[in-house]
Amino acid sequence: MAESSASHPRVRLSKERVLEAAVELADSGGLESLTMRKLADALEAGAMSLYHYVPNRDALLDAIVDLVYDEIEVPSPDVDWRLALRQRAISTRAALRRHPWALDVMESRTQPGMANMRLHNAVVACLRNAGFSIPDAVHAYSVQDAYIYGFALQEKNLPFKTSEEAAQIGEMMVEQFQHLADEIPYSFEVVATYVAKGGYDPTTEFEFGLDLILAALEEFRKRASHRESA
Amino acid sequence: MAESSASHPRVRLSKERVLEAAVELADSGGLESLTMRKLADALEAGAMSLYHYVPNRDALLDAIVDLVYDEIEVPSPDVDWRLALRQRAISTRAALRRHPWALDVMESRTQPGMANMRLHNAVVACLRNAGFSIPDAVHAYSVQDAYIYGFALQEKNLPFKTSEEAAQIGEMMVEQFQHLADEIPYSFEVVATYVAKGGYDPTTEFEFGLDLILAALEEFRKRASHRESA
DNA sequence: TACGATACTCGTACAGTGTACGCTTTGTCA
DNA sequence: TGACAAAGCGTACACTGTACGAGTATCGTA
Repeated sequence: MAESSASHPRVRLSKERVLEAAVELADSGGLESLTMRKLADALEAGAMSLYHYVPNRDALLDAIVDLVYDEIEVPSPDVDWRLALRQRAISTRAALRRHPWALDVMESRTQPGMANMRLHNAVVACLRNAGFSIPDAVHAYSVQDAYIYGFALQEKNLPFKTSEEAAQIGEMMVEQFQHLADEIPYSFEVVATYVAKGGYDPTTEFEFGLDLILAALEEFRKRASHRESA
Repeated sequence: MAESSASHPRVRLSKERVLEAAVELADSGGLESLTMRKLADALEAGAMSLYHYVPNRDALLDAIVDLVYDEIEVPSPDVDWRLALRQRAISTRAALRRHPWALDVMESRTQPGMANMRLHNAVVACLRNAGFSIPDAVHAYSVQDAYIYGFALQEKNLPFKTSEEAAQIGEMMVEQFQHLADEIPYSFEVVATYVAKGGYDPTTEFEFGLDLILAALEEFRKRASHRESA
């Protein structure tokens, strides 16, 4: 009975446990709820104990961001490059939906982690093996990443996660912004006749853009290899 | 003589002055250097005086983000939609390069400002007038914005701004990551043979992806209008 | 000119943050 | 058992946003 009280930490601390708890805390309450003291509380430890496993808060953030990168499926070199990269894009979006705070941290990161670098390497490998030249591989990589992270950024700020929720919020927005219907008629029309009717689905939206870009890159690749063989 | 001392604020405070100073502070030192006390110091005022012009720090951030939106060229309805939207994309990137902190704030914003909404409206107008249906206009809008903001996000984190700086940093990275050459050969190759040689230019990169997407959207639009007339 | 109201300015205080410093406890091996 | 390192953490400090309320300047009206 008294044994089960929290007078002493039941389990030894460890870097893994610290990072894991940090991710959980950030997942549930956002980045601003991930303070050293709250993290220590969650681990039933003193705040300063954390500094035996992590040099400072910034390094902690870098570390948990790399854990998120580690959740992303590395593209397989054995299938068509479009399929492989489509899958890693979807996997990236999924990871960022699970851990929306990760995007904020990426902006202020200092050193890329190992999982991050491994993923980057695998994507470039995929493109190079598909026949992209080095400059073209960089171009192709850049468009895709910009799109994926940009979409995640927008999605993170949406007040809804599904098309049903979107419809609900859309209806509320129509009422709230009624007085602006004349000033921003096109935006208003989109919300009133499309979003509020359940037309907006984040996943559909994401895959539309993704497939548009992948198809355009495939066209580009074909043209480039023709030029080369001429 | 004594008149010119700072014992009293020389100019009255005003919302405009507060916001302007806030933008300057964030531009020069990043978001974390934009504290209420430092902002007040810059204005030679007491910290609490600011709260007569802005309800709290969050609202201040919302307000200066809308100032950034206001710097973005609204797409002209009088030219080809691709040209108009290309220009607004370039203008958006330029604004975000001038004010890199704006991206961070957009993530935590609460209410969209007027400049933001006007821009949104103008872009949708552009697409609708070019013949995009409402769902297609939303798709087209979504891809472009995701790309633009995603690119800006990546660019903000790069430790360089031009291809010359990129080459310098690239050389340093080659040395620093020599020990990883076997583990991430493809990434390493890109840095060693491309970035370090001055091949990477952010503007070229941005416009490659932008034009790829705009061309793909134009193809999409054509196909959609064919289907419609059939 | 005088008065009352209103707008503006800000000093103080408080709760919360990251973390430097140094002490105490625990674990390990000779 | 003694010695030493690793792990844990209490206290303190500088810095944050901002609530509260007291001051001052300005202005409209009588």
